[in-house]
Amino acid sequence: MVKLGAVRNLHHQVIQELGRLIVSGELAAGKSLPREEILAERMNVSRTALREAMKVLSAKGLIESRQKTGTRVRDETHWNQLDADVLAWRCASMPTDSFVDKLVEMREIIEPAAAATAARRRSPEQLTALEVAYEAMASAEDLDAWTVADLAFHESMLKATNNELLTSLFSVIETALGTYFVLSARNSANFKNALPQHFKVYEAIRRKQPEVARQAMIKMVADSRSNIRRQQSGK
Amino acid sequence: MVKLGAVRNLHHQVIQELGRLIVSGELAAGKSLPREEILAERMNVSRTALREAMKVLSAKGLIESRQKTGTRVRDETHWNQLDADVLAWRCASMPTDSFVDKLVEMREIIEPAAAATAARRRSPEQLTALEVAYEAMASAEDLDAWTVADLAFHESMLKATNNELLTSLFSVIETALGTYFVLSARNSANFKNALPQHFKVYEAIRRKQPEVARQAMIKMVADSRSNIRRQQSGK
DNA sequence: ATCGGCTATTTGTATGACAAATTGATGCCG
DNA sequence: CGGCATCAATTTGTCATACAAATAGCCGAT
Repeated sequence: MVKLGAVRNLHHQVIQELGRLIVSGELAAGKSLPREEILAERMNVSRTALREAMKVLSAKGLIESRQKTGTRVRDETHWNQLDADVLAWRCASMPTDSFVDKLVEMREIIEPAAAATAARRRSPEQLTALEVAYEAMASAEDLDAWTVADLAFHESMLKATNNELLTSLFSVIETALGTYFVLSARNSANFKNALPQHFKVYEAIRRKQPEVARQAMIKMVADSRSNIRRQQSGK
Repeated sequence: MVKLGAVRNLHHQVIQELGRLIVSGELAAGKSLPREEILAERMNVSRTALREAMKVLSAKGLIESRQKTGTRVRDETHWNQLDADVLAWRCASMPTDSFVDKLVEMREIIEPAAAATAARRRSPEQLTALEVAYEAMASAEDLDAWTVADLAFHESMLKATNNELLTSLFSVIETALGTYFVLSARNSANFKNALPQHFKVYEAIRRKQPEVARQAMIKMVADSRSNIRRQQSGK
């Protein structure tokens, strides 16, 4: 089966394929994988390429290899849940409601705090980046352009905190927004509904008003949560 | 925590060695690594083992390989800053004050929210785990025992949120506490100073009082921040 | 029944060969 | 002289094979 988008190289393909299988639960936790020679043959790659992929999956906490025993799928508690790939794999199949809730919960914790911190510490350049993203949202003419600009806005905000640990959480925010774009009922008429809220956040960060920024962001996430809820119950 | 000194296997060693070199800055960003054949020889491993290690470092965002061009160290903004290994490597050399500040900032954002969420959603079993950890802290007779129990307390709290994304942030909390243990001036007389604060958090989670738990945790982290500050300025 | 060593199995490592990509040079042509 | 296509050299990507190291489980001795 050919993946969408460019196929970088073989071991990357293997990573994606095995990763998806494991995270989706098709390869249950605790279960042993076939031994490398067999698995390699079954996937039509050399043992070398397979192993390079397995080392990466191992680093993500998905599997565990030991001599003589073989390779087993590890329990979910050991997965690097914040890894961008793992998040993507969890969303590959239609994400469960409970996972969406957890993503929103992460936004509720991270983004208001990030907005406040950004308001305190943003540099002029970082403010400009935020402004550019906002303008792109304002002038977006279709849903795709909006989506790209929206992601850029939230990433710029995280970067403006000047805390790279916080910035690395963008993978979570990105995934959360991604599922939101899929789930929320939006069309050409209303996809810009959230624009005023973004302006308030931007404005508070511009004026260096941490608490205003926090409150504005709390409201933005709360609204997006209620939108999702409406969608979930209606489904 | 990874066994200190224990050599699991070759590629693991290579991962650690190269990872440390890159994160510490000894291998500057943008710089090209020697080509695989040379680098493998220089590290006394086969190209196979080296490549398995490089795939992992690549997955952590530290390096990037392309045919003909070779392998280059990526910019810090691309690193998986939340990866346990990357965090450990950043602390391997004496962590800078600014990094310690960022770690504390992460605690300030994550832990109060986690305490509140845990108070809302903890199961009886999760509460028991928290209680066990607290009792271990209370009965700790030396600094080592306290350290282990303290980590267990914070991990149990994160698990009690029933949000695995939040739980995965334990790698950050663990690193933050680790640097705190190193930095703060504690000895056999005062290492239990924080016990009452932990009790308040535990008690609030037991009674399912989210806001009380949040406030207690805010205070705990604030105190630990001021302890660190005192240490930093005195140094 | 317990202990200790043996063996079979599986991952770990090494080596050598070739494929694929792509940069930079080379040389042709306008 | 400049622009373009072509080609060669270099580096990572992939494959195949062989052997080393670890160890779970068996087997035999006590």
